Amino acid sequence: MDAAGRFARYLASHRLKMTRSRRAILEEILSIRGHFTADDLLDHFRRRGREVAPATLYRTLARLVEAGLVHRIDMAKGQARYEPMFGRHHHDHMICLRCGKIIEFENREIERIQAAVCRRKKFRLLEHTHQLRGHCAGCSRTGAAARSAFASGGIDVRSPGRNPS
Amino acid sequence: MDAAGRFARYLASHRLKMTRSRRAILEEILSIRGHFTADDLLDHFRRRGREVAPATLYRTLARLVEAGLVHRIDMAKGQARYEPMFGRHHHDHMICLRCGKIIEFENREIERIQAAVCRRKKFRLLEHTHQLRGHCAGCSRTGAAARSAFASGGIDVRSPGRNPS
DNA sequence: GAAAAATTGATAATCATTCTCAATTGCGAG
DNA sequence: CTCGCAATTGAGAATGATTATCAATTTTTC
Repeated sequence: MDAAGRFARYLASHRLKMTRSRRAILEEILSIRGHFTADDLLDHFRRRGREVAPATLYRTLARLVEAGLVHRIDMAKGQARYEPMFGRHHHDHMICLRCGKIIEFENREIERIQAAVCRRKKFRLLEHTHQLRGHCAGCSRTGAAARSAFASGGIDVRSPGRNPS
Repeated sequence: MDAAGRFARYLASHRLKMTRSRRAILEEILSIRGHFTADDLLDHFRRRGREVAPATLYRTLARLVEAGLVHRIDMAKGQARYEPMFGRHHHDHMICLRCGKIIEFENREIERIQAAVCRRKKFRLLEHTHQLRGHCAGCSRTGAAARSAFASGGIDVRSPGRNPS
């Protein structure tokens, strides 16, 4: 069954309605190739004139996640990323701390060991996050660049020597 | 070298000073057995009369993390958790979605495969997060309890049938 | 088509964390 | 010990992504 059909089924089984906004959001996501943020979508709609209120978008994203059609990637700080999961199997992510690029990886062996660990501790696994953060091939080659889109913006920790006081 | 010594060394090498607040915070953390939040510490100090400003605590935690003496666990939502890392080796976490308990696990095999995956993609790994979320042994036994300390508090998604309109 | 139920959007609220900046403290040099 | 500069602190404001409110609107049902 296609994505729209699955969403419709999910909605019906929860006594929810297929509205214009929900349809538009799903369609927009279907047309996206990679990862996106809530803000990305908001911008898309704003530019196309067909504005969708933030509250509505967030609500719909939550339902899509619950329906298993979209996956949310919680970043350590800043906005969450989302990615369509239509007909894809589970995978985890490497995140470049310089350019923000997200690289997917999947490894059955890790998943298997992970399940075994849970069994051993009698832990009922419902979901997991496995994020590898560092520098992607391109960014570790160049010295220091492409920092703009993903500045760390840590706490007020000015390095000594350039204190303006 | 002990924790205080290591912190002193870290501070010195960064032209930072060992102040009363920093000493107090480190000591307090040393006396804690498990995981804690910034708020836990703030409360401790408030109760003991020796108040420390939130900004100062957050700044010091950041330095302790940078010094490798403390580890921060970024939760999907809500406050971050911290844990002392004095003389401990790396481990990851299972988080109970019902009672909030954090169970540690470590698995060299997973780490090894993880490193191999990075090598294959030419990704320079700097840090990682591997969180398994689900129900701990105790919570999966009982039907539904201990939900108070860790309520999910999701978005405005009222189940149909109890809409007050 | 009317009533019932769910949805939307504008707006305010959350809330952990970070920023600002003036007042204070730590510490090496003299 | 005392200066003086750089680092630190604290009070309070700011941030910013997300969530809550609630009246107005749309969908579905009868």
